[in-house]
Amino acid sequence: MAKNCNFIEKLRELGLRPTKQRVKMCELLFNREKTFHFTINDLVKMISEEMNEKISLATVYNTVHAFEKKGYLKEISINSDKSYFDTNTSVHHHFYDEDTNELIDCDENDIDPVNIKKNITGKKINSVEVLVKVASDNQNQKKFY
Amino acid sequence: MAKNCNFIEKLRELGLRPTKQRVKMCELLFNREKTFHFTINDLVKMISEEMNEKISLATVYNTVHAFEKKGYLKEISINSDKSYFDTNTSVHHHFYDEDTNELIDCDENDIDPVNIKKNITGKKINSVEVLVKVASDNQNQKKFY
DNA sequence: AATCTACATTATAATAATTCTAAACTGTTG
DNA sequence: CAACAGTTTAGAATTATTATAATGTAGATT
Repeated sequence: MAKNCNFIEKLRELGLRPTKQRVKMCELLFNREKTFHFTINDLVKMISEEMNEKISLATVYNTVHAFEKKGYLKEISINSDKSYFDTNTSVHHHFYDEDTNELIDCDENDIDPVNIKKNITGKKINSVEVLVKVASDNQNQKKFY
Repeated sequence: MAKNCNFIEKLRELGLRPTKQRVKMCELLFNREKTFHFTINDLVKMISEEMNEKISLATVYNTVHAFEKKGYLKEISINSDKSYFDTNTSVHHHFYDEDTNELIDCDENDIDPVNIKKNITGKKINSVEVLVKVASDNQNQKKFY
């Protein structure tokens, strides 16, 4: 596992000053084997409960967005009431359990590559995300007319 | 095109009282050939500008959610700052232009069917959505470690 | 047609997520 | 260590959405 000084170096490389708060957040976010999904709220809670630290909400937002902008976090669109972030920035897809609000990573074997046959002139594809929503029961969809 | 009385009948069938507001909103939403993407804000603006009507914001929310619950509107998750709705409730995917915030429908020919090979025990798949984000320039994604 | 009642609408307040602000603080450079 | 630019911070502001409680109305009952 990476040590703090590695995070300090890494942050410098990115042009981000290695402040106490940023290093702490790196430890929390990037010192793990497995991918990690979280909301800002989750993160604030973890910082205070698991790390016994107090980082201002604004700083948590700033830092998460800084990491996102640098490409080390990815925002996942699930529903509109919260932002989920993911430490796994590689192309991969998700299951979302609508009963429990749990987000589950798909690995390569779960979903075949998505084949996009349309081209939009002057535009590059930035991301392709598949979101599979699952739940215990489902409702069917109808057309109004 | 459907006439008002058809909407009145339709609403009754659904167990929704055909109030002035609901009929107006049906006209706006379902009296069209092509699929229609909107936010609540768009809708409120259209109601006041195009229809010269004033419907309370709360009613617009209530009605949109009522139509969604009945399966005649579909919510699309793009980013977390707004909810987009779609009059096309069939299974289809979207391009999202990050420069203009425009949402573009994919038709069947644009994206091959997504093949999901994973099964979550006790859960049914409610929806499979592909969102292709496009923009003029893109940033590449890297792993922190 | 007048009345009743449950459902709808409305303005407004409340809540929740996020962003802004301006003052205090802190890495970094010289 | 002095100075400056970038950061953090608490709290205010903003935005999207939901709740509330009073008023209005569609549709059934008289």
